Amino acid sequence: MKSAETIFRQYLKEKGMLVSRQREQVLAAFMKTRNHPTVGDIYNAIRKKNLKIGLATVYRTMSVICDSGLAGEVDLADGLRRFEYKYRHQHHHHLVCIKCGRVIEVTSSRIESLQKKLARQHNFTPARDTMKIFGLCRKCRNRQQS
Amino acid sequence: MKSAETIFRQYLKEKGMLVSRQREQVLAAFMKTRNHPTVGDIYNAIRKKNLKIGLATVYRTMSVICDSGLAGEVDLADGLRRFEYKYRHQHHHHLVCIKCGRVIEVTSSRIESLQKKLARQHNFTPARDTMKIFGLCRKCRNRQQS
DNA sequence: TTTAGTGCAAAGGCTTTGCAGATGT
DNA sequence: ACATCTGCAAAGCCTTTGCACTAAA
Repeated sequence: MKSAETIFRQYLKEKGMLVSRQREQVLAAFMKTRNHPTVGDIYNAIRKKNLKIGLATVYRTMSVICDSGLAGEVDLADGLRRFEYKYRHQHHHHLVCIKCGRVIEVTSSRIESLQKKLARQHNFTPARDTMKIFGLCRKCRNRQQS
Repeated sequence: MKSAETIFRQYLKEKGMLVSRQREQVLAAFMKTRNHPTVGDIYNAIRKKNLKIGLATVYRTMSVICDSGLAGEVDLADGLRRFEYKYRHQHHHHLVCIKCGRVIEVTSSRIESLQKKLARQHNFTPARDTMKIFGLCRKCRNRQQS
């Protein structure tokens, strides 16, 4: 199976876009990041390695990576542009800890089918959906009790 | 049953806050607005009536109305602060048309209970949740076919 | 009167854009 | 070589804040 890097290069070629050092670094940094990085997270990760890059480039490149299908935007209700890995990654929902920010990914085919049913009942053609539960993760709940 | 206006006035009194012309106008405008207005929507609605108000006041007042429990913030994934009526209004989810912006509110107790179950399975204590399905409403789907 | 609220404009925070210089092919 | 990309700084947007003035109670 093709690596994300290969897919990305192919995508760039197809679109007549160049494979630049920066684009490869942004993809690499994004793939190494746990959870749901912001543009700033990725920018800082690259900078920490003393690699020179501009913030605008990271913004632009993340858009390209999203267009390529390797990443998708996630909204964690903090007003920041966040991303998640999408390649070979099944559709899922998020449990977001409002204390520590930890995000747990969950899947539920039963919820999926109920969503489809709801849409059908309202003559609505679904394209994408998002479900998030905000609350406290186990660690933060325990910490709060003590 | 108490009107929202009464609730709001009581809330202000309780908190030692004043009942100003602006606060009453913002509440009135918010309650008259269909769907999920932004601060700008409410500001414009008031301005159209030739009532003088500052944008900052609308921002501040909507925060107060949210604190009072009469309104809640909704995130429709467009980066704007949007609100919805919460008083005597049951928990629901949204079908958002990506063409015309129309929002259909739906409820599903089955989804609610699946959400609770998911949280329990992950040792997560839920506080609030949101589910949105983005797609095309009936009108926009038909319009697109023609 | 006295304390809280308002309006304006300035400041903030994140994101996008314009453009000259740098770079991939 | 030549078109695309990058970096910087400026501009854009929405939202929040500081402060002198105004208005509730």
